[in-house]
Amino acid sequence: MSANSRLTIAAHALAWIGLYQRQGHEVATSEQIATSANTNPVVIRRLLGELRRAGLVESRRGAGAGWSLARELESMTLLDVYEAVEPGPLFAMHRTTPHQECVVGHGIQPALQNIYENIEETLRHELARVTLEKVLGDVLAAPRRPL
Amino acid sequence: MSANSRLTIAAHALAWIGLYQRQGHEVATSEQIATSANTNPVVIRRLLGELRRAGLVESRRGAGAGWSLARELESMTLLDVYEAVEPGPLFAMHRTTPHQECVVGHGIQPALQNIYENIEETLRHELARVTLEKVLGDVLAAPRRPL
DNA sequence: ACTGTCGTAACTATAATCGTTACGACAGAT
DNA sequence: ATCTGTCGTAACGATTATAGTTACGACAGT
Repeated sequence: MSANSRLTIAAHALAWIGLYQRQGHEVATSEQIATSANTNPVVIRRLLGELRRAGLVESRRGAGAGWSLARELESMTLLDVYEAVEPGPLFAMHRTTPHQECVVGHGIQPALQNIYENIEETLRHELARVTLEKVLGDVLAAPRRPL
Repeated sequence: MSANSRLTIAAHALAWIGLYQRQGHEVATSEQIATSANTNPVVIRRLLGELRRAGLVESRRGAGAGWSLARELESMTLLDVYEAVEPGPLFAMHRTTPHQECVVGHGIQPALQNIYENIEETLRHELARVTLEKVLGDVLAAPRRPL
């Protein structure tokens, strides 16, 4: 699949900010998060920008600038993140219009559209069941390497 | 999303072959299917090749060559097709390993892996509920254009 | 004014998918 | 035995999405 890691990186960033704030800090910088995720700060800023538009995080500019959560991790789900960072539908239709004079070419798109919508709805439901609070909890529950 | 249309085209091809066989024909050619799907015959042959490896269709070579169903449409589900034509996981991990000295960087992958597996399992379950027989039925049920 | 960070544009790199051309392999028909 | 139509598959280019990188102005607190 066109496996993209946008959801993964976005969840990583949110968990990082959440934990950092619990440790008493006000804001997290894109550079700190990028170091943890092993990527470029601009990639983080771009993704967090989309999360900001969705109302999940806030940003502060100027000196002492950075990112903070706009809501509790409890109230955020993977569905919120998914909708914020994944634009298109899960499955695409034909890139070109099928042959409308053919019975199958004519009926295939409405048929699949309907089926795909139901499947996506189930996917959304599953994503909505996972809060970012749970993600952070699972992260912290991961076994630590032995010394 | 990296919306790809492989599942759509594969379902289109199977529905087309199924209907064609019900009309009394032995085999369907990649060119006929490509005309209906408005794409290139090689694209169809490539996809059907993957469906053949999955045991969903058979191909005949030589004169009078073409494709036929290996099983009834009743016994095929979108999950069979999905597994045949979609290689990777639904959501990808980081492209580079996150910073293991960071608590979040260390725990994020096992946490998400587990969560993603559950979600994919639900998706598979939904895909398995839709037979290709139902797809063809929905296709034929699509409203015809008025004359 | 100085500083650190955001916000964003611009460009390149990488990869997946798709479209296209080409050609050998195959098997039935003549 | 040759002819014919189609598969099987390699090779290449086009398109698109994502990611990485550089650069620089905007901003706000010190």
